[in-house]
Amino acid sequence: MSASTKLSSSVKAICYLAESYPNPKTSKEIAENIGVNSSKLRQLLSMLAKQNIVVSTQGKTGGFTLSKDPGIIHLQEIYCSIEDRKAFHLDVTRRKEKKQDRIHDFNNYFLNLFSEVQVEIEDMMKNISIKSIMERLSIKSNYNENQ
Amino acid sequence: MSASTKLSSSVKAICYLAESYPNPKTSKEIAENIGVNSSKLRQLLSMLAKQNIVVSTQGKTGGFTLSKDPGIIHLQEIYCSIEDRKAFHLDVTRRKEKKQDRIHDFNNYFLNLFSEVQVEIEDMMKNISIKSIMERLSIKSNYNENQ
DNA sequence: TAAAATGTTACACTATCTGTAACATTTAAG
DNA sequence: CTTAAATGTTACAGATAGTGTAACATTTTA
Repeated sequence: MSASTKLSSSVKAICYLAESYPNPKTSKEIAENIGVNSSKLRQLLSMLAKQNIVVSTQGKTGGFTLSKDPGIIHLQEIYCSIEDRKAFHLDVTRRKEKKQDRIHDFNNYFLNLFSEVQVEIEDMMKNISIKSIMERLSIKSNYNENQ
Repeated sequence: MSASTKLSSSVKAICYLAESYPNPKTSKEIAENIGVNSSKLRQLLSMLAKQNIVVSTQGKTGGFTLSKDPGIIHLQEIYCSIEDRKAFHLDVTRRKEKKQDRIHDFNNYFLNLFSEVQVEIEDMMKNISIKSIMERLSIKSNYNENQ
């Protein structure tokens, strides 16, 4: 699953849970509503549960419920929950030897550049809340009214 | 070829041409110097030639030469030369009907978001010149001294 | 104890990426 | 004018990654 697909699927699911709060919804219900496979969706929701964005309950009457105010859930938080990159722990060990491998210097340069880009993207995502997305798409949240 | 690989290979080649200016270099020479396949490199250089960043001459004594000041060549310019995306001509045709396809609204939202991210990345790249990269990596340019 | 949910793994299918080769075209030198 | 050597372009097999689905263990309520 590509990062963008994971992110958009997660957001769709979270918005659906905010809308149907406080009723728990099964992965099957959510999957049908947002048009993705329920098994893949469970993988995402499982990770979101570990970061306390949603709560999952197993068993016969189980399902998923939103456990955080849509106003304070941001895209970057979701992204980090579902994407297991090493959070910019890039290999930037300075090599003292200045030998003939310019190619290595280039690669280091681009690794640094791409990590800066990554930081920039995450900064953008920090400024986008689930609430703002729901307002933009005219989806009513039932979270605040019911907590 | 991924976008990042194409970009870094192009930059390596251009730096090499700036360093060895005004001598034309064959794709084989450049490829060996920067560690990529000469055929793939010709594809990149061919596109850079169409944007007048390098000049290619065919024939027995042919090769590639830099044709633009490293100080005014920016990463975004290179990126656009080798990446044939439609430059943000995304399908943002506003649909008047507001029918039940919320999924479509979500997808439109993310298309817009990702294109904003793309713009942000390109803005970063506009601020990085080949000259600055060469200085950072201690590679001496022979372009200005010889034009 | 059984039913129904999550949690996790596996897998075939597809698509994309990667490296390489092949060959047509162009052009300068002999 | 012929040949050698370069670019320009296309094609392709192998490797890698993405996609959709299924299967099954685990958990928990009725």
